[in-house]
Amino acid sequence: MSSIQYALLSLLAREQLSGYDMKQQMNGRINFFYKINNNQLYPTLSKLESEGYIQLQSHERESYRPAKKIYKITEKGIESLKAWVVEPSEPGAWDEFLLKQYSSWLVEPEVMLAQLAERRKEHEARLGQYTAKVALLRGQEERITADHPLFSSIAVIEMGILFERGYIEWCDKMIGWLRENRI
Amino acid sequence: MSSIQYALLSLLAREQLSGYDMKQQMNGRINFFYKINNNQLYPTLSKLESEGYIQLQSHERESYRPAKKIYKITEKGIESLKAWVVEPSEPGAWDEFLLKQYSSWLVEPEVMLAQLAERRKEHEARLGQYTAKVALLRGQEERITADHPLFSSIAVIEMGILFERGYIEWCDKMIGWLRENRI
DNA sequence: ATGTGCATGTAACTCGTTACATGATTGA
DNA sequence: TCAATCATGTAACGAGTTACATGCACAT
Repeated sequence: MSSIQYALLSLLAREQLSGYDMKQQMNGRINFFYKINNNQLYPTLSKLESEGYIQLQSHERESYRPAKKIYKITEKGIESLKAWVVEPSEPGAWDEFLLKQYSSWLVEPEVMLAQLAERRKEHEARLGQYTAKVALLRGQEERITADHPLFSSIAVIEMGILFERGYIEWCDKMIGWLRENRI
Repeated sequence: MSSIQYALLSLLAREQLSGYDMKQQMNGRINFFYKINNNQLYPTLSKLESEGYIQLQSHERESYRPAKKIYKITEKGIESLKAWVVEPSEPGAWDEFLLKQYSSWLVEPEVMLAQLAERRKEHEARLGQYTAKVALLRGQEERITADHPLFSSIAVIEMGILFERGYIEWCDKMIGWLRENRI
């Protein structure tokens, strides 16, 4: 199963929406980070409905337009979303991780805390690897100018380092918020 | 054109390699961040060769194994890589951006500096939007507990904020390195 | 007249993934 | 003996993108 279905469920877990509404929310940045197109959207909605994860709530026909089909998440839908949120996504699957966080309010805080601790450890490890790698590369030449391949190699890893630091910082913040039960 | 071809060119711009070597470098994390599989690799190499971006350097047959085909980048290949590096990638195309940075050593520092200044501005703007969005969401409820959808909405955007800050910090570092012509 | 928004959906395509195939060598 | 490594490559599938189709309302 790909993430798109869960992206849709994560929206419906918050409010009832039509396919069109979901697309608006997703493609209008800031609100959401996952993009979707019609060809994934409508077949996926049909599939989710036929499998009982969502159900048609109303069918508002406004004279001229195609009837607006408002969907609602089912109990089964919520359960499958919760199960997906807690199963670990593999390293590098950034979008998927964010998407899971977006539905983390459905999951018990203790479970999320355990997850976060593990994630934090992983990223701490990666940070260590990157730092070591940079040290290694820097040691190869005494002066590395901008036209040298090593310049770019190091620059890219330095980005990775900043990225990992941000990730770890976020884990710490999140752990604090969960402990205090407020954000 | 997809990024894979450029990923291969970016490796060959540094050293001569066989398809197998490229795959090793790419899939062995830390060294590289882009993954590739055989079905993309070998046809892409053939295509790059037939179009004159790379050329076969040697064909070492080690008795029993299939002959190891070592490729070399051509002048045309380097030129197309350089052109690709300086054309702006769209926001959110994170992998592509990193990949371009990986070949930035081929490009004149002044051009890179101009690029970086623009990128920095974009991310500064995004940071502002996220900050505003968080303030807006926080204002909606006086106390937001961990089981409330807003908890997750805010947490996700807070991640975006840390991410953008990291990006801006990296731009500043990079600008400094380019100005001093050393890293 | 022309374009944009609402609201559904389909067709055709490209991109990427998983799995398979060959075949000798080396290490457990 | 069984799996892993080296080194090339293909087949079949699934995911994702771009473009199209309908059709009325409303603003420029």
